[in-house]
Amino acid sequence: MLELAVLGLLKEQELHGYELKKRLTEALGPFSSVSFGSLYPALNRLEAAGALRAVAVAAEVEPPRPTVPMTGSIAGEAAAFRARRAAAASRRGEPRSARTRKVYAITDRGQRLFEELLEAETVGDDDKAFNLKLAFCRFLPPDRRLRLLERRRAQLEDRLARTRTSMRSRRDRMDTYTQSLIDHGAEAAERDISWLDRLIATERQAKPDMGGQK
Amino acid sequence: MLELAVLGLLKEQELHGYELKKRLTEALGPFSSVSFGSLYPALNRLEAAGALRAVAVAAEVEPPRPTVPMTGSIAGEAAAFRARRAAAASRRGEPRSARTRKVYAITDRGQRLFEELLEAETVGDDDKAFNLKLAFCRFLPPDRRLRLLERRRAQLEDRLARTRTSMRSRRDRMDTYTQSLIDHGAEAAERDISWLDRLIATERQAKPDMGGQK
DNA sequence: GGTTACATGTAACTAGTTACATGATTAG
DNA sequence: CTAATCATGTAACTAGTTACATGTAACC
Repeated sequence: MLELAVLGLLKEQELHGYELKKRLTEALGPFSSVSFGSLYPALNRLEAAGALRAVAVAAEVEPPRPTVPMTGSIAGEAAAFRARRAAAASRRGEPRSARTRKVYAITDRGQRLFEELLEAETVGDDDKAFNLKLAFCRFLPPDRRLRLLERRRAQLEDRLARTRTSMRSRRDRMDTYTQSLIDHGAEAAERDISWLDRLIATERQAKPDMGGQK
Repeated sequence: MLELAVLGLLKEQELHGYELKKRLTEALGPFSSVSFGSLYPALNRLEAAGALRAVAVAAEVEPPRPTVPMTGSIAGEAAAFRARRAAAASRRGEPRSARTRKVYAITDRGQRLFEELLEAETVGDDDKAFNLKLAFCRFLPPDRRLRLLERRRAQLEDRLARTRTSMRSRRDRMDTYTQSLIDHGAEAAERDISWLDRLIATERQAKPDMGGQK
């Protein structure tokens, strides 16, 4: 799941590990933050698998003006950094200082892996996994996005059905706390489902060519 | 977390591993079921730690107590013996039922461990952990149970506050899917909190001696 | 006599965690 | 000069998973 998040963030912008961690922490909430101990190995794995490439290891120390002057929509952060460093260096009259940071970019292979991961069956926690997928589903073509939503809906529906079944046969054997827990869980699942229904409806409306026949 | 669930179930009844797995699966829902591959090692760990003891290894057939009670602490030899005996009995068409199963009971040490685990800071997934704790909180004295509920409430409140803060500063930079996800998550958290408030109120009402003064 | 359910376990893997080690850069 | 922050990484651990290995008992 971490790899999906990394690829998703790098789709929008080249970043180095430390920065990536900050983004992940703010994106996934301060809860469930990733640690460096898992992030760096993940980056190395992805690089080894050809999904990422290290686009620069140290800052490219100034002067050889790039022929293409990065008017870019990307590069904001990198540019800011370079500017800051340049300013500082210039203040001190220093020549430079090669930083030890490794900026990663996603490759074509990484793009494919990203889509695979978005549509892959979940290994661990389904709920967390779905949230993460939804946060990046804007990169998916509309029909696949719809499939993602519908698969999640079916999953919740299934869970709810099982819960209700086991409730019928065992309600009396449960203590009040467990009963309340399960009731509350069922309610939450119902709300999740109708939330998904709204998302699905919006999706179909935005792309109505898909619906209709057969 | 698995250990908490095992101890909780064994508080009510002595059980062997296979049965324990069935109970766990039905208790925690068919979702998030445990596998034998984690259950048996967990039982062995708990036994080694003195939290459980194997109360019987085969069904209590066999009245003729062996005068020499198999010197061995080595269970392997005993098991082999039992297996041989069972095989022989089965061959003779005896009414047997000498199974090779290991029935566990919780010890005093296990009781203490159980309470510790119920009140311990969570390591992994907070939400799942709380659900599990709530399912067993009937074994806790009222004041500690109340503390469990209030700690959870504070946690959710904190999460909600952070979410709102980051929403204010970044809402515009999020795509619609992420916005919807976060809004929905915040709503769910609010509902969780008011559900907890109801539980807390019930708790105080049932035991009002605690409330009131200092 | 063969399939299914009961029963216990091990090995290799997964996907993370915390704690540690190391060093460069920035700010007071 | 020193502390904080930036930056990358490794080692050992956690808490599970799947797949495999092994064997018994029940049923038809």
